[in-house]
Amino acid sequence: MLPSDDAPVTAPSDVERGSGVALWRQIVERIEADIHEGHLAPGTRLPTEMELAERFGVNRHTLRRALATLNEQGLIEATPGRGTFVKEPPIRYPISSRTRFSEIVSGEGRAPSGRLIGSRVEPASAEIATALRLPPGSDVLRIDMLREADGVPITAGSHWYEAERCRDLDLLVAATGSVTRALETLGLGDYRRLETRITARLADEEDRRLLSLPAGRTVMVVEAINGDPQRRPIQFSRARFAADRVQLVVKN
Amino acid sequence: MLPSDDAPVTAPSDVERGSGVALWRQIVERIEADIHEGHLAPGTRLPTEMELAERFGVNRHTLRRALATLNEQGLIEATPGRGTFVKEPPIRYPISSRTRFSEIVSGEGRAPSGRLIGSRVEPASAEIATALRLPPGSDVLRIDMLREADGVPITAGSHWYEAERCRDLDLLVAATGSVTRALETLGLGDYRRLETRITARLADEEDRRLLSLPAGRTVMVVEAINGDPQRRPIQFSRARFAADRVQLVVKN
DNA sequence: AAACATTTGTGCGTATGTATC
DNA sequence: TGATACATACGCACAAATGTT
Repeated sequence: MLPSDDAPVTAPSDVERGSGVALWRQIVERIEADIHEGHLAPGTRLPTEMELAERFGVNRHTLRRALATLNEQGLIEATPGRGTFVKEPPIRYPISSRTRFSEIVSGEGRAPSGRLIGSRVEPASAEIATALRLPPGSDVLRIDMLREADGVPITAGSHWYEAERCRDLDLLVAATGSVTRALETLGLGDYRRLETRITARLADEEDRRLLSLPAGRTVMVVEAINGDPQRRPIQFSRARFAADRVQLVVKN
Repeated sequence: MLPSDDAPVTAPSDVERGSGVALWRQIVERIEADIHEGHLAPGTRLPTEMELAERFGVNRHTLRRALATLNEQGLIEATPGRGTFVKEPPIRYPISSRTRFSEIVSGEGRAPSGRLIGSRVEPASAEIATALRLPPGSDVLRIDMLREADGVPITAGSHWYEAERCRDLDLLVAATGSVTRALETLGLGDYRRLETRITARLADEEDRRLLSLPAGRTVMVVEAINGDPQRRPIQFSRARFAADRVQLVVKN
C-alpha cells in the first residue's frame, strides 16, 4: 500500500541510524518542526502509525515512542479508531491592564460564555484580605465560575469581592453570565488588572471534571487582582486555565 | 504519647462527621488555611501521619487522602522515612520590560547561577525567523542553558540570536555564566522584554533530568522576545520553568 | 558495616452512605 | 422499591526509604 499523495509532509525516511541521537527523538524533532513551520496544519490527520513507521523506516514501537512524546508536549492528540491529529493552537490570552475574558475570546473569533457554579459569603483568609486590603476575617463574597469558548471549557475559578460593596453581584453574574457586565451594572465597569501571578500544576480530579480534561493534563493557576481606576483593589481571583487550550501573552 | 507543646497548629479534632463534606476534604481545608495564614511556616515538619490521624480522629487512610490533595496542590512534600514538610514558597519572578534572571533571583535573596549546556549555529525555523524578523532559514545562534537559584534548578531553555550580530556570544556565556553579562560585552546590555508567552505541560524525561524534578511535575513553557531599545528583536527564547519553584508575576 | 527504629508508601478486605436508574 | 455503582472510611499488614546507633 503506497502512501497517498495528499498525505501530510513528515518527509520520507531521513532518520540517521547510529548518529548518537535516538531514532524516536529524531522523529519527534522532524514532526515537531513540520508542525511549527506550518507544513502540518492544526486539525490535520497524521497517517496511521503503520504508515508513518514505514516511511521513517522504523518499527511501529519506535514510532509510537515519538508520538507519545509529541502527545506529552500537547502537539498532537490520538483517539483509538479515529487516528492522530495535530491539535488546534491554544487561544492567545493577553494579560494587560484591560483583561476581559469575553473580549479576549471574541477577539479570537470564538464565542465566549460563562456559567455560575456557586456563590457564598465567607470570611476573608489572610491571603485574600491582603490582596483586597481588608481587615482579615472581613466578609467577602465568593463567586465560582466556569468560562468557555465555543462551548469548550477554558477556565474555572473563584472570584472574591468585598461583600458590602458588591451586594447581589452573584445574582447579576447568574443573570448575565458575565462578570464584566455584572460589575458594569454596579457602576464598577471600569476595573483594571493590577497584578497577575501565574503557576502551574497537574490537574486534579476537580479541575478535570470542571474543565473536561483527561488525566495527566496540567492547569495554569492564575491569581489576579483587579482594581478601580484609582488602583483600589475590587476583586481577587484564582482561576485554573486548561494549559493546552490557552497561551497567556504579556506585552511590554 | 501526648502531642508535644511545640507541635504545629492543625487544631485537634474539629472535623464534623455527617456534615455532607467528606472528612478528608475538611482536613485539606484546615491545613490549607494553616499554611496560608502562616501558622504553618515553610519548611516546618508536619506531625507524622499516625499522629495527625489521631488528632483529627480519623483513620490514617483518610488523613493520607487529605495529604495527597495538599501534595497535588504543591503545598507539602513527603519523603519516606523523613516526614512531611511544608514547601518553600515559589520564587516570585516578575515579567516586565526589564526581566533579568540574575537580578530577579538576587532580589529574592538567593544566589543565581547559570550553566551553558550547549550551543550551535542552525537555520532559523519559521517561528524563530518570525520572532526575530529574519528571512526564514537565516543562520541563528542557539544557546542552551540551565539556570539555578541557590543551586536549585529553576529554568532550562534555548535562546536564539541572529548569528552574525552575536558572534562568539556562546563563549562569553560559557565564561560568565550569564546571558546579561555576555550581551553587555557585545554592547547589547540594554535589551528589554518585548513579549512573553506562557503555557504549561507535564514535565517530560528531559525536563525532569535537567530540572531535577520527580515524575508527574509540571513545567511552564515561557517563550520570550527580547529587543534593543528601538524594539528591534535581538533574542527569542523558549524556556521551561519548574512550575512548583516559580511564580510568574505580571504587574500592570 | 550492620542492625534498628521511624516514617511514608502500597495493597487487600470490608462496611457504609449516597446518588442514579 | 430495589438494584447498581461509586465515593467514603476503617483496619491490618507489609514494603521501601531514611536516619541513627
